[in-house]
Amino acid sequence: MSRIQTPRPIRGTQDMLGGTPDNLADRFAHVVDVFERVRKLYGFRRAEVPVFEATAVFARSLGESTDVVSKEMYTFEDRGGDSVTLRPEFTAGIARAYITEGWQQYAPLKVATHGPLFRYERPQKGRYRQFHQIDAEVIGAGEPLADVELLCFADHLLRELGVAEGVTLTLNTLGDAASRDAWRDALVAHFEAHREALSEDSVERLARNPLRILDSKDAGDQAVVATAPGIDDYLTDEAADFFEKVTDGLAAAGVAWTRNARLVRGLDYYRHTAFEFITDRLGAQGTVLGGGRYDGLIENMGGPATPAVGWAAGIERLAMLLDAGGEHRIDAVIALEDDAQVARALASLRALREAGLSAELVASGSPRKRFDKAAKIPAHALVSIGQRDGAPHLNVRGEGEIAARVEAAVRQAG
RNA sequence: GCGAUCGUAGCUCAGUUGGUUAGAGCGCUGGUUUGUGGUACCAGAGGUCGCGGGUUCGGAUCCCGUCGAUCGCCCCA
Repeated sequence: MSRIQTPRPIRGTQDMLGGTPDNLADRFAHVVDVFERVRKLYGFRRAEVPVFEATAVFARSLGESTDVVSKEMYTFEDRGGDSVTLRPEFTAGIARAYITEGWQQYAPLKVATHGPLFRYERPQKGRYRQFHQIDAEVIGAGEPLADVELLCFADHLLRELGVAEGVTLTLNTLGDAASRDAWRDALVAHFEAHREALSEDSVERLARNPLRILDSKDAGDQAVVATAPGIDDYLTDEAADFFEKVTDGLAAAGVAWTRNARLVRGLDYYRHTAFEFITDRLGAQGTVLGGGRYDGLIENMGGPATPAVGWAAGIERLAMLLDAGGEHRIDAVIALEDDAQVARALASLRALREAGLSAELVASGSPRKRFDKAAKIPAHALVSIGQRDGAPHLNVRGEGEIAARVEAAVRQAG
């Protein structure tokens, strides 16, 4: 006899259940609830975009980063032979919709969304193959005040979630195209000069993606990075002015930040502001929320030159920073101690729920044990419904206003 | 793709230098109290010790392989 093999869950996916000790499903939902509430305070519209797109949507947006495109995306061929990809990020899809759905008429457009994303990576703490993000973008606004607005939103959200303690906003500017190119050239020259001091990985990075050397974890690399030129010396007057307006705006809005002059973005369409809210509470995954200005992206995708800035945050990572929270008490639990009274129990349940009181029924297993079983369910009131000498017998235990309401509803139901 | 650690009941874990029918707590099912009662007592169900091979008289325990999980490296849109 062959055993039926239960299919295993796909690597890097997770199942979450509410009401468990870790309470992850409830924490996850809480993050989304708070995000939805705060997003409305800032006037961001809700957007929905597809979970999968033509592969070109993401390939275009990630163009220079060939490794990511070829190895890190979930790409399939559909029955028509078209290449489709499960979205690895929100921005590309939103940018595509901005171009193809006529959203340009709403510019400057503030949009927010959330949902699942997919990246083919090796899972570790805070990294999954199916993960979830909340996301906010301002499209068609080139002024620094848009960056400030977006950062205020992010800061406000983290405070509302209660995770702002131990999370710091790190901020940098990549300047405009001229600044960025000049800085990059200077960095490459610096690293070339210290090539022999770099790790093997970083020598590789030097050829492929030199900016990434800046956040190498290798101790030897960090020594070289410490003496590397900073962006500030290469900023054009315009770029410096833009950054100053952002930082002034944050100061005026009361948002705290620290400068990280080595914070970079790999892709060339990123300009000016780059930021990450980081923590040391998530192991190797320090970034809780990250984003920046991507003035070049929409043009890259065949649209009109359109400035834009946005951020995204991992829902799982935020949920992990939340306390598990206390146990959730329902209002009433009913122990049906004699099946002859099942009708009365059902009527009581209905009456409770109609009155807006949460209620559960324990009516299975040995009748003698139902009271004990019901008593283990956290509730404000414990109702027992039984039978004595052929007559229904009712008892309500519990204290406080809710218990009184429960008792009234249950007695009225009988 | 690479590395480290770990896989024993539904869950959390014991299982001593290899030695009879593999254990506990919680959870689950049933029973005991003829009781207005939550924490008691008794019993039961539930295990291919991740999987495959090897060494041995004998493997949950030692060796090899494999799969899976966790954490880290790489990557990070």
